Amino acid sequence: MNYELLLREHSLKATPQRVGILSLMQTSGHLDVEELFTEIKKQFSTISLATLYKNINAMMEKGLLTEIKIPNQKSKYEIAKAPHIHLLCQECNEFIDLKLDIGCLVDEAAKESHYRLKESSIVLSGVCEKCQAK
Amino acid sequence: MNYELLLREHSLKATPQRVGILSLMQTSGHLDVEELFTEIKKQFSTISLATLYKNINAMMEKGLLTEIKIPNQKSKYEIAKAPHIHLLCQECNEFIDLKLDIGCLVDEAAKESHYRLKESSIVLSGVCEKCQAK
DNA sequence: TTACTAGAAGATAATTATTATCCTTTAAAC
DNA sequence: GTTTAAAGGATAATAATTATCTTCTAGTAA
Repeated sequence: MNYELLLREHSLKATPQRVGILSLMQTSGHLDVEELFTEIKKQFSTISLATLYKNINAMMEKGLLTEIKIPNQKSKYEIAKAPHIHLLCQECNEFIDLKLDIGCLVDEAAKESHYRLKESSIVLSGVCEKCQAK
Repeated sequence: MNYELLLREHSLKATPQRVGILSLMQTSGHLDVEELFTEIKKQFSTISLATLYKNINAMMEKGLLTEIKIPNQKSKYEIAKAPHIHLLCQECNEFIDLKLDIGCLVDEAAKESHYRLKESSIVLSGVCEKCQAK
């Protein structure tokens, strides 16, 4: 993935810090601010927390990153992608994406409410397979 | 609704402040901390913000209140009730409950992931009927 | 390539949100 | 009524986020 290009396409300067943040998000999937700061400091030891916040916000405004708000957890961030849902294991805190067609749910909700629906934020919580085995 | 009884049943002392918070939540539906503080001060002019926070947390621990985390908004609270989904109008900020059977979504997710699912947090955002008409 | 400029980085202060502490008061049980 | 654990209120402390300001650099165009 060419993050320099991606950033420029979204009218953001392609700084090394931003590229680092994006590639971290790509490999790690879901990180909160603190985790992201810990990781990014390994590449840019002098990076400021303010820079991290500013970049997260800038990239969210441009639609490159998405914030995921999770019950009883800190917000996590992910690279924006096609709509999907999230699963959280309440025991080991595993947090995964699940591609699932939510069209029927959204249609039903739109029909009942007469809302024109555009975005969805779905987090289901429970116990993952491994933790069930314990 | 007898909030004194409800509180005692959940091993919480039935203080006037708590009863006030619950009845406010009942009438208003969804409030954030700031809104709740503004409202509750009309009944208890000297109530401390710390008291409000402590009570919200105590009532959440006992399962009387639920926190709803919403993209791009402050968390709101509601009286705990049967699972349902939330709709947010991105224009007028209307925020409503919708009773909708999500069993099939949850079943599907459980089947795909092998999670044993227990909780759901679903917020759909878009434009309400009134704002569409504008 | 060099020079220019808007925007970004980094350091830090300021603000906001939330929690902890401590002392006083009160709900609930006897 | 008395007793006591728990709650209220005031405030301090902490955590999370944003604002400010100066220096630096990516991107642009001569």
